[in-house]
Amino acid sequence: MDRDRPSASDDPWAPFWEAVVAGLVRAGAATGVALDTETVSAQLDRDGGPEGDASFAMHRYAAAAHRPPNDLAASVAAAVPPGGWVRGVSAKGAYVNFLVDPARLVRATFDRVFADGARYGAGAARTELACVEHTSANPTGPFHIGRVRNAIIGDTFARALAASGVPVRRQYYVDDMGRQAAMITWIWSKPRDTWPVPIRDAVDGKEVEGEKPDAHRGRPYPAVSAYLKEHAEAQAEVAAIVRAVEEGRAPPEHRALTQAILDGMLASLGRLGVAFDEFVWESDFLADGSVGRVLERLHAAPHAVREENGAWAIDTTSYGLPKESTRVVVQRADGTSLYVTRDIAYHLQKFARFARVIDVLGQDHQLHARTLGALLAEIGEARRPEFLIYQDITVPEGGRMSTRGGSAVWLDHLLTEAVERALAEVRARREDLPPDQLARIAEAVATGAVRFHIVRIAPDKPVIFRWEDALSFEGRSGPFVQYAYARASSVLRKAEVSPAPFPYDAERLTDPEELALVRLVARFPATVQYVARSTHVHTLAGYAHALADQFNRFYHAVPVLASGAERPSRIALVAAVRQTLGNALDLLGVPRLETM
RNA sequence: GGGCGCGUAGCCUAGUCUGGAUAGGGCACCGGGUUCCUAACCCGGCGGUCGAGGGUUCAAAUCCCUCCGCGCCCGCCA
Repeated sequence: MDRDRPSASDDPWAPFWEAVVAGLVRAGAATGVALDTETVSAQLDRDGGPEGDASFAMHRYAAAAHRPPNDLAASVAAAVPPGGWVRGVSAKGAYVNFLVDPARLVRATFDRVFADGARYGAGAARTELACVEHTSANPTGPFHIGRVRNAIIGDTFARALAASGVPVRRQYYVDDMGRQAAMITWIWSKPRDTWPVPIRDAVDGKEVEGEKPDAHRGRPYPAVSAYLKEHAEAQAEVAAIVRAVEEGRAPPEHRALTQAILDGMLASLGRLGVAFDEFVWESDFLADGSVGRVLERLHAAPHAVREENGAWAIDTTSYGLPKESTRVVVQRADGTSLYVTRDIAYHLQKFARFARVIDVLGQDHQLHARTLGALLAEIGEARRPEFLIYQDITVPEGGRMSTRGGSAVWLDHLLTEAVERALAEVRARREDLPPDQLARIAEAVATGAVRFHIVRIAPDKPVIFRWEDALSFEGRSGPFVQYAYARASSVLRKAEVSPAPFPYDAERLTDPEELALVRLVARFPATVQYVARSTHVHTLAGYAHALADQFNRFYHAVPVLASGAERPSRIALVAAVRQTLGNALDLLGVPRLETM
């Protein structure tokens, strides 16, 4: 457990925790209570509260000691002499509370922050590569915000994992093998004047000059989908394209069309700071023969069954999958492969390259994830991917976003609205700024608000999309954090001091608001490590808000530039907060703003 | 029907893994704050049977059981 926390050199709090644990163990020996380092370390409450920075509950030791817990707490507290990192020890009820020595924490924190700068919070660099695959939306049209939750959670997690010290590759799995992609190729490979009338009607007059390729190429999709339901001959043409892709003789325009739509989608994600290191095309696993090799291993698997019509399936009864889905078909009667089969090939490739493999998936893929695990076991593969599962974004009327049902909220639309509102806000506040700077700030506020709004909720929780919530720039929001950062930046500009390291006198920082701020700044490295190992990316948003919130309180309560002997130390504090806030914003993918 | 997830004030949410001291925030609402470093802010107030019931425990939002409500999945689709 302790190894999950940053080492002493990274975590400013570490020497305090060690001192408290050691103190408790010694006090246990002196008072006849069996306290060993491991259990004390596990049971110590490090969250901090009104009574101290650490607390230890004595109830569970009362019975063995034949003494009331409050008594026990009092004698244990009395047996821990304050000193060094431990400024004070007290008993309250059945709890032993410990206070940190503020000056030591200030020095440990500031020295770390100023030495590490943009790397403050980052863990020791490791060598084992990790792969985070996320988004991987079908390249058939623009993103709606349901899909964007995957991108934001995945990208934030990848950033946090990288900061924790693990080198990360971010992958997008491009599905160019489905019916959906084939439908796009089918319609666009025809001359426009030969399009079926219902499809042409659905598109005509709706296209705008210079529109993004995902919107342009994806526009006929719903109409095509509807048309195919009633036209068998068209269906056959689409099926022929699917088969051609499977057999490695895809129409020449197929990949180019898919790529064009993907480029449009990625441009929107780029505005949110989401980017990828690698794109993996599904059809490549057929072309390079790896799907064929997977099929050979599946045919020889312990629970392989050959259907009467020639299809191959795996009986997964023994893997504890839900009833009625115990027979997984891995190869069709006509010999072609299925999504899950290709996914095995993809994961074998990942295992060959990466020490850790993390897949970010919507809850609708939960069963697929378990099936994949069972099939990997069937072919004798010991490794498994880790899954970061998130719940869907739904609409207030109920249900998931649907393109055809008209309930989808498009990312590009949301961003347009957000920028418009942000521009109005910033214009009202900053008449002094030139238009291009206003626009730049509005873009940062808008994208920051959208990203924060989605990442702030635990991935496990379903989210109901509401415009007024998504476009809020107040309270627990991205702009709130950006604003605190801009404020800190402004103070430092006016202080006209040279860059880090900033001179300070730890003894000069005594105000409760100042010390609360220091405590939070010191908490950042542990927070980064926690997010990297738990995948709870929303914790990062909570941390950033808490730090910004405390900075605002400090800002209102304590003068910085107009102070006397404390001035240099307070400037150093502001600089430390600005650095930490900035690093947290970077991990969240929320743009930093020096002014707003 | 089975599997997975969720249920915390009018609304949104943290805390649940690893049980611990008056359950933290935000929005909305009410009352204050700008001769002073950015008011996208701050201070105060209002608001909670932590879905229901039972169990374990010195102690339960947290662990166990039963039930209720909501969402998703259960294709030779992806």
